Amino acid sequence: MDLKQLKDGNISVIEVSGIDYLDVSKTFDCGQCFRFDKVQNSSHKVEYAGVAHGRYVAFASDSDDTLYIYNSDMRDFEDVWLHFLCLDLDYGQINKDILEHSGGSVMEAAMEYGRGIRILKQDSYEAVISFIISQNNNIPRIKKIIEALSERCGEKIMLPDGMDKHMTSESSISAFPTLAALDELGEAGLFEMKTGFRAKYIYDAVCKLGSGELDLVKLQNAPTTAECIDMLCKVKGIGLKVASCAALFGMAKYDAFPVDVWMRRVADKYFPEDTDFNGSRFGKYAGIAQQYLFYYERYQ
DNA sequence: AACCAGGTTATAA
DNA sequence: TTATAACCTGGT
Repeated sequence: MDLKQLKDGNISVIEVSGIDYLDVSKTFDCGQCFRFDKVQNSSHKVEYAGVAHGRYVAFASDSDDTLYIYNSDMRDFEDVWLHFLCLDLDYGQINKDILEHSGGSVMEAAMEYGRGIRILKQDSYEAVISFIISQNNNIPRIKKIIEALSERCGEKIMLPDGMDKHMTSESSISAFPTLAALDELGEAGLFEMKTGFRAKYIYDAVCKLGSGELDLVKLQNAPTTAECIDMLCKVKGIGLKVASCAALFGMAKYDAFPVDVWMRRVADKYFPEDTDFNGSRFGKYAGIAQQYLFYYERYQ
């Protein structure tokens, strides 16, 4: 991995070369995150822009193994984006491990099709709230709700001059609301934001996080993913699927194995004999395996 | 006009 | 213990 700091007009850009297994389009379009949109860039690069960890950022990749991070300096890269994209993870090794557990199955084709997908490490708190919102809902509406919530009570993010060309249609950019902000908004306020029957679920999560009954540090440090998921399921409105998503996408629990309607179809189609289908057959990176299968079934 | 969307809960058998 | 309806909302 080789780093360079560049300038694009007034915008600071980090160029990362020598990364294997990173496809920005697949990574940001595979449904794991809700605050990034495809942006029309003046150059030929495909670019995804959005907010994560309180920062507005845009990612682009060439057809080769080079990644561009707009509105980032070296320090931001080391502190945030390196970990967000999990660039310190060896996906070659991970893929090998997955194949060893599932060679000869549909996994081989799914891995080839989804090559370059990376599981992001999103903010754990944001992931908990976001995946509660995701239940029995579709992606455009999930994004809309989270966007509206952020507009309503998230902290405004200042953009450097010239960053507007990396923006989507939104006129202003806000961070995901803090726990205090959602607490203040309350269940009624959450309902006003079109969260529907999920309002009371979100508010229960907010209360339990505020009281310490649900503890993000404990979740992150749980000895096993099963224990992490059990703790998450104490919240009303968090079941196995939502808990697994929060664990996988927000806490780097790579053996968490969310089974939604699409994965249910994968199970019925390719693994009908596996009545549990809890991911154990795919090894310690079952969550990443899940994302390959999901992407293969959903977006092929 | 029903039905569905990256589920979960409450209620009933 | 396992099955089925109801749930907010917005789009087809």
